[in-house]
Amino acid sequence: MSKKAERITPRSEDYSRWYLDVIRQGSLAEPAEVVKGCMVIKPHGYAIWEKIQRALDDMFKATGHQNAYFPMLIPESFIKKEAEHVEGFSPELAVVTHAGGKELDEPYVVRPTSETIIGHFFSRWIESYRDLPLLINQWANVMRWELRTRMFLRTGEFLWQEGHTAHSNHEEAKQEVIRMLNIYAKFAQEWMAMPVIRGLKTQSEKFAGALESYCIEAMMQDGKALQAGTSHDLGQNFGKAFDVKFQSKQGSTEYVWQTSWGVSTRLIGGLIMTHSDDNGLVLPPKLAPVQVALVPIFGKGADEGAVKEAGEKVAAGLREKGISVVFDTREYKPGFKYFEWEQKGVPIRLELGQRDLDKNQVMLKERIAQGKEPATLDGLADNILERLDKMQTGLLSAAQKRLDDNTVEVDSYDDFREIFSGAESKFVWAHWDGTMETEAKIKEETKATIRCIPLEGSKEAGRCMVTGAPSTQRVVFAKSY
RNA sequence: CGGGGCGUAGCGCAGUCUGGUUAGCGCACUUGACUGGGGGUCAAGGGGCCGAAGGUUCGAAUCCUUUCGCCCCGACCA
Repeated sequence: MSKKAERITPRSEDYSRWYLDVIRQGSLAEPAEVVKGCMVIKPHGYAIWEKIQRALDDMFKATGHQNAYFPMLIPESFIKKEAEHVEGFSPELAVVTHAGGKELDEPYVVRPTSETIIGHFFSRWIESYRDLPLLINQWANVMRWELRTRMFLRTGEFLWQEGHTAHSNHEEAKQEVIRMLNIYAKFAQEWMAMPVIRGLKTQSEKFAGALESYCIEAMMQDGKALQAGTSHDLGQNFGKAFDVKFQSKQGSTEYVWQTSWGVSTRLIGGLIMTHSDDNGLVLPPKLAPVQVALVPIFGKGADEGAVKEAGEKVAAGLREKGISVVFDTREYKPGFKYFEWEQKGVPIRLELGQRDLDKNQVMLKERIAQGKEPATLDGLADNILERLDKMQTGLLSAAQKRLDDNTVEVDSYDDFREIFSGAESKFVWAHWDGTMETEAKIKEETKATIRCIPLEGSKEAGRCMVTGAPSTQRVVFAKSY
């Protein structure tokens, strides 16, 4: 029995345990313990977040958004200004009541999201239609005192990006909502290799204070859904609550139309649960902080200096082509390093020893391939770039296949209940009558929720599987995280 | 808040039921030698307020009371 078998729990037995093991062994994060419900993101985990940040930030900038920063503490009265918002967030607020050695006149809440304080400043920044649209993004931490937390998926404090925009008319705001939703979907597919369903949240699942919330939903390896990103049409709700007005071309005074949209460190959880296997983390090359781990082999008959020198040269050659390489010269045995890099999800491992030097080659092992093979040093970088590219698309198609294989259309509620009777989950496309009562009944009886009213797929009409009332299109049900 | 686990070395745990040498094991760590192509071997070391506070006792990791915290499963949510 190998050590790895002792350490990693097969996902079939206990998915949750497997997930935590991958995080721990991949050295991504650990529970903060001393801070309830929070986690410490370790360097390797944070490096993945930085890759995500950079990619998204480029996309935001390319669509005309600017980064800004707003305070972490929000006057309690701000939160109370929008009725639905306060109702939705009150239960999970952390509140600062004392500072400077005395009780504060008005408590501050630690931001759970920044619509309110940004609304306050928008009202000062916006005066004319010429100031619109105002397209702002903030990279920040937020805090929500959740009842139950899970590493990366739901932590007391988490890192995210929240976009906040103001527009002169509803139509333009709606376009922004969909534009950003599409950017999220594109990022999920092209960078994370994680296919998603875009859709509209039901009224009971929407953001507190929004008119409508859109989302991208991804399927994890156990068939459960993960809400991976959201984009909200806030209408004039916050505009009215914070008096964000502008003078139109015609001279009238109007409230702005706002949007907000965000993705969080939850994406890392999604990444883990989408691709990883029983050997640990698997990262899509585009988001892997280390794309190539080069392991030198020093042994009997090896000229250590020559191997080191050759290794440096190989690493430099790859870096020149934009490949991120770690030349791992630490004083550990090669086998130890192999396992470590594998658990950290490094896409490609190279081994370089005297034998290889003699043959002008390295040994190459892909993270998800079986064996290893020799690769000549001539044109190595191009070889690797091609492989990384292939791995990226390979991961996406594997995830897409899993999504397709676990997606079904269902017309009878009996069949529906059967699917969700055990611990398993699938994406079930079924007709629903559009009422909150039916939605609640289904959730109560099966634990499955409406993930979204999908934008994709056919829009054929039908009859609700529960009540038989008419339905204009199928909606997506699943158990979720 | 309900249900279930658990706090003993950096990590993972045994010991607790049935109190009794100097509190133990694996991994990790340090030093040295041999090693080195899939988690090395041998030898020698370092590291503990047994979660906290009270109590019972000649004697407490162990029994009693109180308390703090963590993890997992539900209800709430990105």
